Amino acid sequence: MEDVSLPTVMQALSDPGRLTIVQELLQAERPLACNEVTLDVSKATLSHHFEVLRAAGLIDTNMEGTKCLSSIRTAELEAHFPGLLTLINGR
Amino acid sequence: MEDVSLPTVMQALSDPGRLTIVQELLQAERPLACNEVTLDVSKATLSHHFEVLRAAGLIDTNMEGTKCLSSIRTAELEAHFPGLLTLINGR
DNA sequence: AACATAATTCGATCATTGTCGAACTATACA
DNA sequence: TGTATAGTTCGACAATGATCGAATTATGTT
Repeated sequence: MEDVSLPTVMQALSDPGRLTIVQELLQAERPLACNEVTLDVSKATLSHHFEVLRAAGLIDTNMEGTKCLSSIRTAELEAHFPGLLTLINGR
Repeated sequence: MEDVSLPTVMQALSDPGRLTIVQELLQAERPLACNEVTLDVSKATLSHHFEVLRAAGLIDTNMEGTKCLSSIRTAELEAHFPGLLTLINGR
C-alpha cells in the first residue's frame, strides 16, 4: 500500500464505473461479489475494473467459493490518503 | 463548476505533472504563471495541462500582460468536493 | 518598427486504456 | 459425472490522452 501513489489512486477513480463500484462497496457495509454491483458491462470488463481498484490499493478481495468478495480498505485509505473517503462519499 | 463531475476531477489529477502543478499552486499562496511551475515539459504540453485543470474546475486563470496567472479555486472546491484539498495536500 | 516574452493552437505520433467475445479455471451442486 | 455459477486470461480493437515541434497570437520593451 505504501508503494501506491496518489496519481495512481486518482487514475483508478477517474473511471465513472469504477467510482460507482467503490461507492456501492462503501454503502454496502459488507463485502460484495463482482456481480452484485450495478454496472452494465461485460464480465471481462468488470473483472478488469476490480483488478485496477485492487492494484490501486482501494479494495481487498478474498475468494469465497466461486464468488470473490471485495471491500474497501477503509482504515488504510484514511491513514495514507486522508480526505479520500470523504471525497468519494461526497460529504 | 456544478457541471464538473468527480471522475473528471480525478482524471485531471491522475497525471503526476498536473498534480504537481496543483500542489505548487496551493503552496504558493499566490497566482503563478505557467512557466513558474517546475515541470520539465514543452510549452505546448504545459499549456495543455493548464487547460485540463481549468476544464476540471480546479484552477482559475486571468491574463496579466503576457503572463497568465493561475490559482486554485479553493473555496469552490471545498464546497463541491469536500476532502479534495485535504487529499491533495496530503493531510 | 523591431524584437523579445508568454502562452495558445495545430497536426502528428505514440502509449495507455476501456471495452468486448471467447476460451479457460475453479468451485458448487444435481 | 455432468452442469451451472463466478471470475480470470487472452488477444483485439477503438478511443483517449500525453507529448512534441512549428506556426501563431498577443503583449511588452527598446
